[in-house]
Amino acid sequence: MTKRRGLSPSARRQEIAVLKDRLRGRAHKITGPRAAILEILRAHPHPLTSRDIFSAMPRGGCDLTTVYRSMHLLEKMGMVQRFDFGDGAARFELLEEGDDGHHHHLVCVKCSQVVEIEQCFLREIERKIASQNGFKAVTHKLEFFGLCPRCQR
Amino acid sequence: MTKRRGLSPSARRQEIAVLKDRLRGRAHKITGPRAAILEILRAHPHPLTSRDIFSAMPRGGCDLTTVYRSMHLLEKMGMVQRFDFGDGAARFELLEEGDDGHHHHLVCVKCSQVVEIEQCFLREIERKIASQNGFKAVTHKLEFFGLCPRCQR
DNA sequence: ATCGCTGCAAAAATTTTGCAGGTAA
DNA sequence: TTACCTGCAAAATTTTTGCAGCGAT
Repeated sequence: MTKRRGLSPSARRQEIAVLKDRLRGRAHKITGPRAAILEILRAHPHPLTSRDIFSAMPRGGCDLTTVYRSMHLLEKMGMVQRFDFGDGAARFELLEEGDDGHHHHLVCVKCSQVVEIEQCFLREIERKIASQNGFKAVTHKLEFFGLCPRCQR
Repeated sequence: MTKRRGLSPSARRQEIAVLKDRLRGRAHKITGPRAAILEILRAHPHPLTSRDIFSAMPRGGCDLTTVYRSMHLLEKMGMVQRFDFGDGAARFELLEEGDDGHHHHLVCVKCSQVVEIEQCFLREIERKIASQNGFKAVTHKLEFFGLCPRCQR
């Protein structure tokens, strides 16, 4: 049950510094675009598309290509988790250190509001399915969709 | 637990006729491309992309555009179910009459072999998540991924 | 100074749309 | 006949790639 909101500006600045260290520590460089992407992900606790991030860029911004390349890098480093809501665009969330990123979402099909579902209900079932079919290293992707309270009328 | 394989040629011919009737009965026309698409879906009990279907077309074939348009139609009529494995392409399976199409898959991440998982484990959890968050009409998408027996070495 | 990183342009891949002509019922 | 369908071409989207030059350390 990790906190994802409500950090004070100073705590937030600190966390961004930690993120930058994670990058720096692996022979990668802290650049303007990457710092901006981390800030944006930090400020939005819900999954963002590359285009969302691109649009949220401060003046100056960066090329959309750079966002795509940065997301690949951050994903490979385990700093963001990729999600897929079934429309054509990948979405990303920042990962706390030590978080494996496995969680799910409840998405309003009308307004796209997203609720984070922290628990996972399928670890046991996953094991059963793996052994029943002789598969190894089984994971799953699960997302819930429905009508949020405000969109119900 | 619907059967999806092993029909005799005559039973299969019969079933295709039923499918055609379902189309005809709603002011839609049975055309060469649509008949071919139904045949192909019938012959492959696993999710196919529009391109898969296009490639499986007999000589003469049809335009890829027509496949896309046909899949939209068949989906709207409830005759196929759309699935999404998270690569960029939608996949489709033929639906038996009365089947709501809700089931899941176990996909080998290496060879893409697909095992159909007929049961759904989340009806109860779905209800709980809906009520806990004030959502209505909650559904979910779930797919499993892993290494199949043959790809494990 | 050295790699890595970025912007720009172009390409790849999937899917959608417009239009003129063809076809099932 | 008359809608409905289809092929072809073009466009829309998301994502990837090549290349030349810039930049963080």
